[in-house]
Amino acid sequence: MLQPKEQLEIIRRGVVEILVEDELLKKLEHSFNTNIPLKIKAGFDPTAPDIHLGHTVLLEKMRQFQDLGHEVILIIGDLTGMIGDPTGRSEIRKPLTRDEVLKNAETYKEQVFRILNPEKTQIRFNSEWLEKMTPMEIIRLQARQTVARMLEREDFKKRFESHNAIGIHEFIYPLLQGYDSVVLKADIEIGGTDQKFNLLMGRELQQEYGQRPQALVIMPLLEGTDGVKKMSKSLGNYIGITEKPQDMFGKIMSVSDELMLRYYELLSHISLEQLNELKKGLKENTVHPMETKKSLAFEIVERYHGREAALKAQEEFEHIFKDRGLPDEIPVFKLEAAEKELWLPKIMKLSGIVKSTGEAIRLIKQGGVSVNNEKFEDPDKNLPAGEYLLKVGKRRFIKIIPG
RNA sequence: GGAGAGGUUCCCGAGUGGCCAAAGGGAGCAGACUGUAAAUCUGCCGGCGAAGCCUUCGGAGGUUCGAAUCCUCCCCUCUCCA
Repeated sequence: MLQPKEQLEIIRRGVVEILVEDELLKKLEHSFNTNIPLKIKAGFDPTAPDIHLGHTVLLEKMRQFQDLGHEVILIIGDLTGMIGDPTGRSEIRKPLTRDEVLKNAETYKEQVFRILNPEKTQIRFNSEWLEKMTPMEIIRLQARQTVARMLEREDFKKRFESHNAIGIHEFIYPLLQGYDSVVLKADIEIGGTDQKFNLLMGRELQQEYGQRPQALVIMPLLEGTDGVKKMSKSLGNYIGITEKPQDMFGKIMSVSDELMLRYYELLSHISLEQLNELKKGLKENTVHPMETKKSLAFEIVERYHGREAALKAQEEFEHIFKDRGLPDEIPVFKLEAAEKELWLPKIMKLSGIVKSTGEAIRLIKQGGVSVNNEKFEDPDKNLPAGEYLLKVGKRRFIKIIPG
């Protein structure tokens, strides 16, 4: 086991904030002296079992803890998930069935263990203890915090001031999440900056219940592919770790140069020194941004799909964008009705490559559609029945064959 | 319980009887530019084989030749008072 101070160095990398660092060091020292691993807690929402690169920022940090000899407890917030971390939508979500929860959990495991070490990971559902709480216990828990304290939370404060609805149950969310820490006697909780309030609640509640408060390791939120908003599935700016290698590669390549550096910082395994060199090289124009981005895309695709797939993805990317070629696999659409004339917008809609004929017409008029590598510009012109290769925009391809 | 404000297209937000498929912004998509991009510029941005028709402005009815706009009831949110 590494010396506590060396451990701290590793832990510090990439974090936004550690609360409270002295306490964390003490915990590390205690663990070092007694040979008892620390319990690292992190929570995940049960409704979105598709892990994307944003989640992996946390997971990679957890992995570091595991490598340092500590133990990770992954909480699947199946009960808190019914509330939903307050973000303005104030409905109570439908409870997931037992089966759904278990199914999601399986998916989680499968994905999470691409990063975490299964032997040092516990997966727990918080319904396990939260469901057993009696009304009285819940009331007592609530009595430990005040409305004023709750309104300190950024999200609540904003909504309160701008006269938007705040459901009372939303106040319960941070309390329950904090209570998880009490039940588990967590030593450390890892979370994103958006979780700071909730994580602090865990500290406060642990103290209330006479425990040593957890230290907090707060990680930055990874920006999504748009470079502004945090990566999330609902915003559609995410890169999922189970996405096809080609898609993953393409998405990473389409990120801005600025964001690329951010991704390097938070996702790449290259050392800090290497990273600084990269930055310097980019500034002095001795390093090509596109090549740098390719390396990043390669590293990440390789991590989740292996070296071979990464090589292939890169090849295909270069082929499509540099040589303006075609991908290896083009989806095929079989036409059901064997008509003599084909109206392209209709076909495009039927094949699902666009949502409506209106959209297709628009794209054609704008010069965004090509048939057999030739620009197709008249939406009213029909094609004789036959086999065609359609290209829509830069990266959408489909092959039409008569059925 | 009382008084008032408000719910508009993916999001924010204008619109108070026809000129409204609804300003403006954002997101998105396409084109140009490039180093894959980003930024910028341009165009598009409910659906329909379409100069016409159909479905949209919290919900249900009604007034009117005509309703996002007026009336009635209902649902939801916010503010103040109790």
